[in-house]
Amino acid sequence: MLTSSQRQLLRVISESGPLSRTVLAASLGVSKATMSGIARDLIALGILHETETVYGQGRPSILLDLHPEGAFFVGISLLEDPAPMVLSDLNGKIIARENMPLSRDAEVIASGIAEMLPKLLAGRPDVAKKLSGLGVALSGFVDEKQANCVQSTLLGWQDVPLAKIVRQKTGIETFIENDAKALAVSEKLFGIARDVKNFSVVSFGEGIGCAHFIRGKLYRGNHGGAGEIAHCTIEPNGASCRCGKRGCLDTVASIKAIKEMSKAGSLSCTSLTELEQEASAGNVVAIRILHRAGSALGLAIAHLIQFNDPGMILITHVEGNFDGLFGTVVRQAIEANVLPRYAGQTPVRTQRIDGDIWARGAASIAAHNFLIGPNRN
Amino acid sequence: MLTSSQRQLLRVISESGPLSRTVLAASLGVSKATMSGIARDLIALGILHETETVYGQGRPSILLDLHPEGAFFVGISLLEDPAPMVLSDLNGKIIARENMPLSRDAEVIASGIAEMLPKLLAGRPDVAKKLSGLGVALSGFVDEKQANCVQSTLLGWQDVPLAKIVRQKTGIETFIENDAKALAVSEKLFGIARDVKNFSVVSFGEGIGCAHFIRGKLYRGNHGGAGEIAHCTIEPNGASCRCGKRGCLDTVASIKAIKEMSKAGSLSCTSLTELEQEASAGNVVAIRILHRAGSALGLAIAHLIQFNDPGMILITHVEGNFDGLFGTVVRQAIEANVLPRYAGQTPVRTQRIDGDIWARGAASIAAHNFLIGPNRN
DNA sequence: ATTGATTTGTTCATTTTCTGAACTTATCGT
DNA sequence: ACGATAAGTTCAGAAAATGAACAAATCAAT
Repeated sequence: MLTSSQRQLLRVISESGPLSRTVLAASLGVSKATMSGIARDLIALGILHETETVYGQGRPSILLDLHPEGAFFVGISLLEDPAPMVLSDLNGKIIARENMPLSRDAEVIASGIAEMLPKLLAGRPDVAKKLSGLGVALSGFVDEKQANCVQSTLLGWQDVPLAKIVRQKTGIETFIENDAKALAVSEKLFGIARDVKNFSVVSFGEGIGCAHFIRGKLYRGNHGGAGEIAHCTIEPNGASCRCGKRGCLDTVASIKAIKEMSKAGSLSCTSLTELEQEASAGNVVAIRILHRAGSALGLAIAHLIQFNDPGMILITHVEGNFDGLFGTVVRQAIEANVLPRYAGQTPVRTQRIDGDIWARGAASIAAHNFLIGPNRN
Repeated sequence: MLTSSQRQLLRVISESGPLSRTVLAASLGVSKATMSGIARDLIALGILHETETVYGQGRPSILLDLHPEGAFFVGISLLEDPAPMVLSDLNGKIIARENMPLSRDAEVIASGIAEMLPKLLAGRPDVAKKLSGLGVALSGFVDEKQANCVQSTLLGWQDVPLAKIVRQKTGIETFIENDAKALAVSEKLFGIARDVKNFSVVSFGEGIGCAHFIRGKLYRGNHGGAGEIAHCTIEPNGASCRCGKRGCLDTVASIKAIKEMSKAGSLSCTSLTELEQEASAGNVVAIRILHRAGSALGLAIAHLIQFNDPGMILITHVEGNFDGLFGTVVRQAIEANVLPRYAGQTPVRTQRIDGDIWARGAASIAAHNFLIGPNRN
């Protein structure tokens, strides 16, 4: 267990990259003497190490950074079958991967993970020793202790204490998290959002997910439901949604919805990329579908910006790129629906991701608990 | 200046009400010995005092609470002319009030405040000695130091360092804040939201304001614009708004908009109350206007709930009550547009407020800075 | 090359803060 | 009246942070 000043230090380095002891001391508001001690301890623990030496006037400063091999984490994504399972270092680099058959039974999943572990760690005895946590990403609601799945439609779960079950079978400290929230944490720890205090991730895929970071911390909401933009009403009196309402964003802008609309429009497209191709070839139906979906997603994101004024929006997508008609419409709809005074003030970035990224997100939940500590609301 | 443990203690008491030293020790995670010392210091400072004695098995416990007369604050609301100016104690009780003529010149405002101060404090030499801060609430954007008004349409300001100007003229530590955000802080410190960690205040009046508390702290957003729901697009391609967009919530659901719609509908109503009366008498136009406005506001609040999953929504209103057609429609629209799973899970409270409440909100900003410290993001 | 200026990082005695354990105080239940 | 129980205080000692002096490593100017 790390002390609170150690965690503070790790947090600053994780946000700002390598820093010298003197800068860190100023940044944490402690004396150089104290800083010296904290750094010594963390270096002894193998979590921190000295990297570059920076020359200037006076004695050169030695930058301290996370030691990539200071700790390792395992992450599993239960979003697809087979479930990707990765081994990640403290920099979020994936150093090994495996596939695990998915199940809807928590016990079976836990056993599967336990069986797969040796494979993942094969030939890396040093890594096994430093394995410091395991994370699981899933679609659904997770409690604030990141231990229990409160509800998951996809897995058919209700109050499943998955973390405990996995920990029993594997002996490794385990945390679970909602997929979009895990993705946000990994972008904060390892990705593009490292130095952004307030941002939201919107994951655009079969479904639409979203998660917020506020004041440098994941914000889960009062019932763990913060970020559920998929079911905000975007087309009043629109199509009915599986959630029971009508006109949810999910019924218009998810890839699932787009595919369904294509089918209903008698298009033969089976993917967004194909639909984009049809649209650029001038197919009016395809254009209309992409326009409708893009406007809806853009409007929802504009609301997000108006409501929360984040420092960045990160849109992740699984398919194609975000430069086609759909992406353009999304961007336009965002700009058109935020206060003109604010237009362009909130960077909107896009990032293509694959299945392993979800597993890395899961691993980052474990890494976060190791480095920064539990995410107390 | 208070220490961080002292502030922590004050925060807990402000959230949970009077508590015994033993409970506080557990709550702050310090030993009874440490707690004893912190309490002694704060009592000596006159900020804390012993109140009720609670009898149970063993030695009775003595509850500690904020000493109402431990510190006093002045608050001014620049939302109306004349500007209400109040003197508040540590419990948020208004113990004196005055009116001040409003101006658009910051220097004139500051001079006006300085002139009014003696009147407000007349015959209370003890209070004057314990005057610990001054707050100003205004419509517009305020920087995160709560010192400068970045922009205010109402006052015609751009980058006005109001806090500094007022401090120079009065000699009192001064903070400024956006109206809705000030209101949220006062509800957190003194009002109905004391023990709620995450909540949003929606102020329904001539305009519509909103502010979020997240993890027990005011969340200002990356540009101080968090909570700007007034300009979220609620009726795509709706009426054009003074902000430059179309169909903003402000163009449909603010009292200003409602009055304008009444006028356009040839109704003679000059207030929401009158419109409600017309509606209950069966006037179709009145009913339609209230329905449209209520649905819009309800939908926006539903979005808020979906996006941020707050523990409470507090709607404040200036006129009439919230039990008429308008309020009913708002509530229905909220319920109809949140995930059915969540419906009814987020308490929606309403509260009627008057002009002095805005001034008390302003005072609470000063109180917050005194008790809890600056609102670091 | 030498010297002085400059800045980083360490050391250590000292101060500050926090704690555990014993103790006092005040009540309840029998 | 007396033991049980729990709150709050006291105080010596532990733990954590600090200031000041110092050592180390460089640059810049001579």
